[in-house]
Amino acid sequence: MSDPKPIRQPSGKRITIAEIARQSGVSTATVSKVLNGRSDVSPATRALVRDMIVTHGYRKPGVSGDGDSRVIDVVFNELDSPWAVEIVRGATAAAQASGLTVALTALSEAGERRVWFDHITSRGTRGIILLLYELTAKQRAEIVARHLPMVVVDPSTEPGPEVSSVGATNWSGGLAATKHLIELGHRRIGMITGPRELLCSRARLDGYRAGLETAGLSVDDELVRSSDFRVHGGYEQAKVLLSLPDPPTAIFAGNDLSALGVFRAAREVGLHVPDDLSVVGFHDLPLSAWTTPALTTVRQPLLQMARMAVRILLENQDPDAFHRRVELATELIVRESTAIPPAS
Amino acid sequence: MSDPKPIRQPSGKRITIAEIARQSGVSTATVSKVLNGRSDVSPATRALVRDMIVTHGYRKPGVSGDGDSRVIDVVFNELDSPWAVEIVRGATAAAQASGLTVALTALSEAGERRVWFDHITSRGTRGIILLLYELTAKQRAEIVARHLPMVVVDPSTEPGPEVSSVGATNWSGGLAATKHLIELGHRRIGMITGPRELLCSRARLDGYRAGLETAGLSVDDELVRSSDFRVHGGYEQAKVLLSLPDPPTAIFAGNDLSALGVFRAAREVGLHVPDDLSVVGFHDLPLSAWTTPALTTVRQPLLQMARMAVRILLENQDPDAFHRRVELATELIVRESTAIPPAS
DNA sequence: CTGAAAGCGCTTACAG
DNA sequence: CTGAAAGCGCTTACAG
Repeated sequence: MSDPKPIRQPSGKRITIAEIARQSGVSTATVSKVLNGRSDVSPATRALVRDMIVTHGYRKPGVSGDGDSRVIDVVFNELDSPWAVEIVRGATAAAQASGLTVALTALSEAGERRVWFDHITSRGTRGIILLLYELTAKQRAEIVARHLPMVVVDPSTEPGPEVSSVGATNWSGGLAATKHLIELGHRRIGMITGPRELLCSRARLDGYRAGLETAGLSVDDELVRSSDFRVHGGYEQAKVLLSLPDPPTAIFAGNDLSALGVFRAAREVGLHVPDDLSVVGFHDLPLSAWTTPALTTVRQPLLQMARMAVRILLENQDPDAFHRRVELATELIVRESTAIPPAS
Repeated sequence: MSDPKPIRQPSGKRITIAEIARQSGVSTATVSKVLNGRSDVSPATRALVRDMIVTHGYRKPGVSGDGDSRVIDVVFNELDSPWAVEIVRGATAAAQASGLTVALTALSEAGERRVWFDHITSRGTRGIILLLYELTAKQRAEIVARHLPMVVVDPSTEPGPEVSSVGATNWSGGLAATKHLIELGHRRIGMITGPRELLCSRARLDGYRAGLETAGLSVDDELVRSSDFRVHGGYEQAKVLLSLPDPPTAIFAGNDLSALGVFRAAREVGLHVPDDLSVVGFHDLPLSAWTTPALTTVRQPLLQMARMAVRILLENQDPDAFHRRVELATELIVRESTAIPPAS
């Protein structure tokens, strides 16, 4: 067993099983068995060898590495939100423009993550675009070891310096939405946030708070409800807000989907949007221009975010590339769901 | 030089360069040179050997062929319709359950088709799921030559016997929607179809006609408008229908998206849905339960259709497998957008 | 469970 | 331009 070699083979020569064997202190036969998943290897030896293989990024000859893969992996939690769909659309278009294909993986459970990891190990990938998703420290390490470029879109937590990311100016968006409502004359403005642990939820909420405070209005915690970015969640929380003794005259929904839920809640309570209740969303999904009434919302440039993510990915192919943090601008789109508050 | 071997190696053993060399009457060294594009081979020899290589489908060891590819190709026109999104969702889930990844390709132009074809040739694919899409005869032939399993979802034209397909009972769905409206008391029922050239559009239209005729109502061509399955198209055609001297009291929209357009048109004309105008859609997209009012629609089991497509694909791996045609049942979902016609 | 040794498929430096 | 021969990287049947 000698010193571990640097991870990248300096000469560009591929590492061989002979070299792996030498460094692991076993025979080439044993390494070969581990590689082919034979059962006649002791767990300890297997673990040791597998570790060496991963560390060195060993690949069988002929198996093309990540560098010449024509596939970009887009990984998300669930494709059930139009938000994810927009990112996938944008990534597909951008990838195709560069002669690449997007491979889709939905990772709702931890078990699926392992499978996916084995997967990209066996078929190779040019890089990974992660939507919101969190990886374990170990998986992160494995990605770094493999020199896989990775970009996180709308990171759910503050990403480490080793990760590139693309987001949107959520705070400014929240501020703009709130300012708009205040300028219309609203004083009691409710907010339905997304999951509290998500960075974008908190940024939008803080933008909302900043908007109120700038206008000299106090933040009433009773008016801030936390939800899950889904229609039904928005509906439920809106019901709570609207049944308050002193209900809000406007609701800023954390995303367009929850805004739809607010519409429904308003309808059930007999309130008319926007005459009795103003509603602002966040995202500007394709459908939001077509709701009844058309939704006033903060546009998040999802397609451009996806395009940017692909671009950063392809520019980060060099393992020594510096990583990048980008936030694209949001923009308030005023449509029909906001108006001056009802004369009380 | 002996008889050419069958294209598929009968024993499952891969063909070696030694075998290619034997059949070409050259040495293995020469075959290797051809494979690696070395220049020191005479053009005649090169042509002969290359021919042999192609005929036998030779691949270097380690390079995985289509058969062991872990990727399923899903090909569509544009991912801009929620319909396509649902199919992609379903296919992704089903593929993952079988340890496969879905690769996405949007093919709006003929040029992109060529690129995609080169693509799947170089990286291999387990099979192709085509949404609506038409291929040229040449591309079809290439797919057959490569023994690539292919399934068409919602075929746009009557597919040939060599193609497997998954659809839905569009005709029955159209009939059910129309019957529902007639039973509510409607007599003037408009229809906004999708593109006329699409099989599913025509089937839904014919179901509508059958519904009217069964009830002893005549089909008024003035009430049938053709559109593009998009919100804006539905909006435009609804405007036309509603400004007729004798406007319909109900509109059957060819899909949920156009139904949304009808909602908007109704609102602009000052009609209330469902009191003044009943609206039925087709698809039952996730959002359709959340429109205001909630949409009465014909559910097309998109997720199941996708799952079925993946299943057929994997079962058709054997090139001699018989091809399958499946139509899954549709179901009328009554919600809030339909009611008895207004008392004229 | 391990590895020495035989062997397989491919590549390449070199002689002709 | 061709191929015999050496050699490389990997796998596997088998002895221990």
